[in-house]
Amino acid sequence: MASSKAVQAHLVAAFRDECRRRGLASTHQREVIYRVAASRIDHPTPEAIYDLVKREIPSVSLATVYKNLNIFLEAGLLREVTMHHGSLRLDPNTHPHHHLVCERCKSIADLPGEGVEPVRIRSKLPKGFRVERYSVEFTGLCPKCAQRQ
Amino acid sequence: MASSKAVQAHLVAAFRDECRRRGLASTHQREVIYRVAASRIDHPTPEAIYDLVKREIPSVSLATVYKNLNIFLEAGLLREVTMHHGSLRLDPNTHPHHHLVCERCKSIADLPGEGVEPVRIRSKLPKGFRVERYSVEFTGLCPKCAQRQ
DNA sequence: TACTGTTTGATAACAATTATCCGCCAATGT
DNA sequence: ACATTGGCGGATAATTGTTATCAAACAGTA
Repeated sequence: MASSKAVQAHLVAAFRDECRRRGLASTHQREVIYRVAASRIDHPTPEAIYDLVKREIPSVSLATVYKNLNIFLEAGLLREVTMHHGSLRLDPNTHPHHHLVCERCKSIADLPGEGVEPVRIRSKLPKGFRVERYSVEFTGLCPKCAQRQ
Repeated sequence: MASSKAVQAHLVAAFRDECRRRGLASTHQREVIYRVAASRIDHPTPEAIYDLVKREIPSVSLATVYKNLNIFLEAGLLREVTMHHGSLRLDPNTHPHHHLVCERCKSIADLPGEGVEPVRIRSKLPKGFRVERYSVEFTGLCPKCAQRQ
């Protein structure tokens, strides 16, 4: 198993390449923000990343963190856990079902629970996690957006 | 197939019962907000619901819509599409994988892509939807929160 | 009908995110 | 190495989504 440092070194190298490829300046702030975000497995918020980056660069601005995180998202170096963090989205269907999410227009369509064969878990879950329900999120392009592509 | 009106009538009746059961006053605003939210399959935002309710009750306040939607969420009459709508959550893992989400503390843990057998779709997808990837979201209680229960 | 605890509507407050603007720095060419 | 320049960072205002506050109006009950 690769050590955490080796993994980070690899990631940072890949990051530098990606910057060059995209014509992005590789600044100290940008590198630290990326390294911090990429090394976290707890799906941090921008604020959390800001706090961590501040330990290395006390003068860093929250706006810089946001700007760079958005750049990384566009570049595909990071993903957002959900495309719907901007605003509450309501679902009147309280029965098990799944979602088709358009990554362009953010629309959400339903797939009934029976539309997907029961999901089977192979590996062990983290010790002690109690699953109450699950749903599959299919991400892609809705008919309208796929057509306009 | 039941007509939309019949479905709505049924939902509204169930809604009245639920209000009585919970000691909630059944006001006109509350009923309309519920009916509008429950009849939508497009997973609307509070703003969208507000706009729709205003057609029936022009004097309705946005705050009233929010307050009632939160009441409905607590009562389990509606669900939120994602538990992470408050703030952006970043994911450095750009490979296929799944999430274990704690509904109490909102923490997110990963399950590697191989941890789940490939998901099989039974029914037809909406004509023209182009799936690019999928991930399973397991919702429940993380070890810490399960213990504290 | 009168009473009491909710609910509503208007709006202030708050939180998350984005825009603006200016001084500065990284990348490129010389 | 040096100068040039377009992008970048920092401070902060503005915007957006949501919640808190509070007086007036209303629903549920006697």
